[in-house]
Amino acid sequence: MTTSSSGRLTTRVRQVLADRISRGDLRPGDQLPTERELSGEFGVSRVTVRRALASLSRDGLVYSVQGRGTFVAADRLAEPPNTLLSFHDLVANTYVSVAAQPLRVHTRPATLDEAETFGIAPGASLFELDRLRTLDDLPVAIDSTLLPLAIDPELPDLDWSHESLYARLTAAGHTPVAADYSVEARAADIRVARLLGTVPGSPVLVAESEVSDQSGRLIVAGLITYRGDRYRFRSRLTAGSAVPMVQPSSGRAFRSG
Amino acid sequence: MTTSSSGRLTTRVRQVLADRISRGDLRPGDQLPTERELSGEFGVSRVTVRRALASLSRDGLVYSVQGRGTFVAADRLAEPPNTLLSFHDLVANTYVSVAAQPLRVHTRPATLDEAETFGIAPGASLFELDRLRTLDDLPVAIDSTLLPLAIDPELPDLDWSHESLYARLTAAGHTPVAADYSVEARAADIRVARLLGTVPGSPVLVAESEVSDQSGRLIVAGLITYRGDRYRFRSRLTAGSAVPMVQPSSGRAFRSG
DNA sequence: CAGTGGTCTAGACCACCGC
DNA sequence: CGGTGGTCTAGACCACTGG
Repeated sequence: MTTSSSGRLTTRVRQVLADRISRGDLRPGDQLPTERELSGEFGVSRVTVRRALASLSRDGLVYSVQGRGTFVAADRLAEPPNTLLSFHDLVANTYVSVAAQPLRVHTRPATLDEAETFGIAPGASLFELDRLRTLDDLPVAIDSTLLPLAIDPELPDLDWSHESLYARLTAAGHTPVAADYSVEARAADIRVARLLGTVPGSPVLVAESEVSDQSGRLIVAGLITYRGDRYRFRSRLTAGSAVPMVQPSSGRAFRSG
Repeated sequence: MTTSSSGRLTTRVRQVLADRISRGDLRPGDQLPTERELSGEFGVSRVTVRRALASLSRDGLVYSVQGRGTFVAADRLAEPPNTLLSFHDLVANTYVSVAAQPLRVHTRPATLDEAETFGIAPGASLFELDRLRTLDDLPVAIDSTLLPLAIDPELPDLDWSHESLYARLTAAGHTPVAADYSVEARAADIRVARLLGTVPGSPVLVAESEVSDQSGRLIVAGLITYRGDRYRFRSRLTAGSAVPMVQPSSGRAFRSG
């Protein structure tokens, strides 16, 4: 996996420093002890200290300047980065009631394009799931999801008003680790307007996602249509880490409806 | 030791491996040589090899499994990650003509909220820049930007039909490194519709951004209104890297118009 | 069991900063 | 100049995988 943070000593050093920052012992702009000092204080090697600092730097809590030192960043950078969350996790702590009303739950054979996209045989079974998402009983989004049935053959038999797709995927050994997301503004058509409780022509946010597991395999394609006045998409962009690879990237958009 | 001018060793190793992948010597699913083999092949320590592999892993070109080995990821994960680009850079290679028509270029004192947001004194000068963005002479977006004049006092004197704001910021020692982005769907009002050449009520994508430099200081706040049918926002989400910090994050939205 | 990646150490030299 | 972070080394042990 990535270098993120596992490993006891590095994690511990990171934790202690993060605590000092969040408790205010270290304030934005303050200089941290030098790497060699921290090395002595924690009784670990300098390499370990550097791993902890690198982790904090990636998350924007600190930044280093060669020849000067390491400093606490302004808290603006300390907000959570881009995170891939299920719809449920995204809103679970914010709203009183999160519910899903299944609109369509069925299985059908994959088209040629879909087979190529998912890396499965043409005609292999795809599971298709459409749900109406509500928060506090207000309709917020229409969630349409498509994935190979082989990933978890029991999917069609579950109660989709309560089941979490991401939890099922993880349990099946396919942990969602990355998603390519695109959003655009459209006008609601009659069906969408009726489901979302608004009028045709009103603005909706259409988000298309392609979710991959750790091996890079595409496991879920989704199309979510949000009521424009009830959802806002947030993201954190970072300056490119100088990736000198040029990739054709084979643009494919197999679900434009 | 090192043959001819050595770039960093880690970079060199990364580069060679990335080349093998992009040239097809190593294909998705293939196992890379072990870290110890690579260490010998390149004549560098295993730690250095691991840094190179970690870098490739962060960019999604490879992934490692403890006890098994390191493998080339499916190319889906090899697409460019979330990147912070100026509008100009974003589209420069795609369209024939990229142009900006200044709508408003002026300086005004900061309100109390704005002063707090930017970390400047109330009443300090803010530079405000509104531009109409066109691609191949078609209006695509209205770009409204706000930043402290102190960052570059020459800003008001420049020719904003050709000048690049990001380039100026970088030259002034404030490199944009991260941005918090939010997008939502709205209906165009009369002014927006007229500028974008559409009708009132048609869907537009409104993107709010807050850009920070390396020290975490907020340097630019932007509000871009795109024609819904001429823009799509793309992002790449990744599974949370376990950031155990909880931050109040003082939600402030000082420009909701 | 042997082989893999994951973590860690103690020490070295380099590049850069500010005095 | 002395002190900082940036890079690198050679070797060690651990945790996990697979036959």
